[in-house]
Amino acid sequence: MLIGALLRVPAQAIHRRIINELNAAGFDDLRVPHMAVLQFPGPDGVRPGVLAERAGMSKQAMNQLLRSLEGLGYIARSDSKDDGRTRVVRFTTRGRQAYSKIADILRDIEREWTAELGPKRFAELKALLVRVWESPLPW
Amino acid sequence: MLIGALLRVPAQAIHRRIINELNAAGFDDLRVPHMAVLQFPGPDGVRPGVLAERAGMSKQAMNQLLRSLEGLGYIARSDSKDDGRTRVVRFTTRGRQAYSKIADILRDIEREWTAELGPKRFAELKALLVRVWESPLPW
DNA sequence: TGAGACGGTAAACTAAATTTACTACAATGT
DNA sequence: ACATTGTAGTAAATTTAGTTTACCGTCTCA
Repeated sequence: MLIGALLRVPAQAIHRRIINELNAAGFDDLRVPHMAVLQFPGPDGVRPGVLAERAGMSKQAMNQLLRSLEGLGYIARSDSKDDGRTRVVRFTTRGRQAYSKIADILRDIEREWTAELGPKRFAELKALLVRVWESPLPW
Repeated sequence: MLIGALLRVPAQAIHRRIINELNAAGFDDLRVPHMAVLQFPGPDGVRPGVLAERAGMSKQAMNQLLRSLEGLGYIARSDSKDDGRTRVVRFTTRGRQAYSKIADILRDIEREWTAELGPKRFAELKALLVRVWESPLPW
């Protein structure tokens, strides 16, 4: 089994579960593409262009998502003070609630994995993934 | 750092790298959506409906991808012998080459991660991910 | 042997992305 | 000071990708 599938399959499963539980928790106007915005570390205080780069999509595509999320009342785009070109994305209360719900779901998942692997092995798994994260590998 | 991002970010990076290197290696007519078909464990000998379920998409969407890949010469769809309803996807030579190239790229990535983490820790990481894979967790 | 289920396919529609093009502002250089 | 170049964001038009709806042929089993 190669590392690609080993990472992809659980990552996808987590992604779907987040969307489902978010919808079930009353945030039922959030769709799959919106997740590109809500992904860690979240859009609060960040400029649209940076969000686009993080999500690996064009600024225009990100802008459509932001407009949609703004219309749904999850975020607001405000002008920046010091630089007239830039704007900053801010969570509304509802947006913050949704983001916080995602963290809840992820903590549930972590609890389940801990129960399955045992606390020590789960900690080890996370530690290794953090090492990869912090390494200078090409990504 | 929660498990969602720790899995998602490297998985996405690997995905992009596979597409880029595949394109650079001469398979430049393969696009992002085609990857849903080429994902482990590959489509060879598998029915369209099963591939759709694996990829988490409708049978119709999968069918469009298969038609596209058939037009590009990567796969063929042949009638099944025993069941007149079913068809089976088969790699062409070119398809097998592409699939094998993906495995090459993944092995390169594994080598890099091994160099970064050390062979022991990389083996440990994979072993833990396999444990998650084989566990009865809801995914 | 006929009703219903299954597997696959296609057309039409919807959703979501990119391409192209533009505006506003900032930074730089002369 | 002002023209030039670059940056950030946005929007319209287009392309791409996916779902919904509908259908046909084949299998199963009562």
